[in-house]
Amino acid sequence: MADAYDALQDLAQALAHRSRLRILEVLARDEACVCHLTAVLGEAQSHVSQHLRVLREASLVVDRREGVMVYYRLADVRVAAIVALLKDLARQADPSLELPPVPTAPVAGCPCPHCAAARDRVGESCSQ
Amino acid sequence: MADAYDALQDLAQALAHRSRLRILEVLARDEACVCHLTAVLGEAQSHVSQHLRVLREASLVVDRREGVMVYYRLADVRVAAIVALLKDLARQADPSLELPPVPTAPVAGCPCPHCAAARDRVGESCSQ
DNA sequence: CTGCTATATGCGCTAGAGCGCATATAGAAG
DNA sequence: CTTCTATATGCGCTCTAGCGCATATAGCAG
Repeated sequence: MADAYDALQDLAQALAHRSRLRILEVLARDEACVCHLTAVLGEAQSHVSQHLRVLREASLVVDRREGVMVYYRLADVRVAAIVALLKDLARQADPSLELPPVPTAPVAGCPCPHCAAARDRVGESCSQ
Repeated sequence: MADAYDALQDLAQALAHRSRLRILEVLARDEACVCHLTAVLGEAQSHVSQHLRVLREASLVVDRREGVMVYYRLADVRVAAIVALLKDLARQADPSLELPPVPTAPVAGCPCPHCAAARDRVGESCSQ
């Protein structure tokens, strides 16, 4: 029963959640730490961690520890390709849907270096 | 709440089922009728119909009626591309997984013209 | 050591997806 | 009309994924 189609299904199921799709979209631009993703999604930290676990166990993302913070990035460029294709299809089905607003940076309340640096550049004006 | 990410999620969720992935894999080769898909998957006809409804409502496949039979095909080449990328990722995660056995044709017990023609060619020796 | 922060995990609850099974519709044929 | 076949739909049951919330772990600072 645990054949190759189960592996396929596991991959697809890992993709099949709004928050995880958003996470992958953010990671498609650049790696990010959990606190950054939490701030971008505006969800509970435990949920973000849970979603990241699902993505990690599906080998869609990989993590890298740096001090206290854990940075996640896509495990493969094909993951970004899949998300991009899905966005294509969604946009084609309903062109009125505006997708791209992926906050590049910074995010309010995120203490990670990425955001701090971005905040300095923009001068404390945080998106969201 | 019903923003663009919900559309993305709907697409991904439609993909996130073993049987639906197999259906898409079969349709990536050529269009097929419900009876053909039912025979290939070896599942209850009502389930196949149900899965096709999910795929249809997600605009991943389109149907075409021809007499009593209904033929389904992929709505877009990108659907096949997504499935192919997923297969790539799965194979990379575990190279021992053998994926491709998509029965080209014929399938025992399927009365559709495709299978009948294929059966004639091979001489009644049905796969499965 | 203590405390503080970033991240991960455990657990009960609930909504939804699939399944099994029965039944309905649609088209062809007699 | 009736009948047969291909496909679709309805319904109850169950099982799992996410959620909300509490708590545990890990690394740094003092």
